[in-house]
Amino acid sequence: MLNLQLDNSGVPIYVQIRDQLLRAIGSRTLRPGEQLPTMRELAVQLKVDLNTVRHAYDELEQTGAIVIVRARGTFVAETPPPLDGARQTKKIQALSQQAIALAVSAGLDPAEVAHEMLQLAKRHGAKR
Amino acid sequence: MLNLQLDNSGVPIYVQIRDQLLRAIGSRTLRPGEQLPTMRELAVQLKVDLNTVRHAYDELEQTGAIVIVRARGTFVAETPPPLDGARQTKKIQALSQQAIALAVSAGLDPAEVAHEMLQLAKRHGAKR
DNA sequence: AGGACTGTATGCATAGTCTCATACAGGCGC
DNA sequence: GCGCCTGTATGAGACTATGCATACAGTCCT
Repeated sequence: MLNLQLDNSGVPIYVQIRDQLLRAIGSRTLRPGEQLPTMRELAVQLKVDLNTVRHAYDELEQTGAIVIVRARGTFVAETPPPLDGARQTKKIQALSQQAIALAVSAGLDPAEVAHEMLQLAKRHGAKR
Repeated sequence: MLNLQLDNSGVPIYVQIRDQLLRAIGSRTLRPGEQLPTMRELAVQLKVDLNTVRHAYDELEQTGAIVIVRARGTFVAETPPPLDGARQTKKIQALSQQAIALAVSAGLDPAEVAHEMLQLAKRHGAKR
């Protein structure tokens, strides 16, 4: 079951949903033809309004990433637009720098934070 | 001269400014004590309202990343003094979890982000 | 003192986001 | 047909983001 995460970073909810689904599709966690969660399902799961989810799905359809079929559901498009790996590494670097800035401004050693993250990440991964 | 880039991805402008500055600080493109562009400067450069830049700067100050001095300018915060043991580990854990949440919500592998952080952290140490 | 620069603060208008509530409409299986 | 699932649609209300204009206030330099 697709596990999306929302935060209150100031980024609109529908943008977070849209971008996370895009990545799930790009990384083939969601495969072409596969059915996405129902708008209502996702709305309930994320404790968010149905229209907000719809907004995200609408934009995904406009870019051709998914296909929305009335009364049947939504599905990953057969030929989804590619998401390149270069962008992925860029994101990783960007997020790392952001985390380091947070650590430094909190008076912490970034390396220690990174180590702690690795520990937590292991447990995180072990659950699957 | 700091070169920020805005897009119309749906992410609020002030969030884009805030996060890009945070990354510039994290990557030491902006160094502790260094002056940031004037709010007006940045507003003109980005063709954006003064209040929008202010919004970004305000949030950066609240998190302690920068210091705003009335009538003088804004500066990257000096690294605050490290805290004592117990409190520090707690902070580290909290920040780690936050960073992991950010990574996951960005569709990234937390372990990869942690590794990247270690690399960057090494370079930081080398500069001192 | 005066000018030029800084951040701080308003008010107004417009557009976007989000929630809540309530419906309508099409497909599928019994 | 009927019920249940799907997406589609609308309107009200609250809140936020943004731009534009205009000011105020503190600091620094000459």
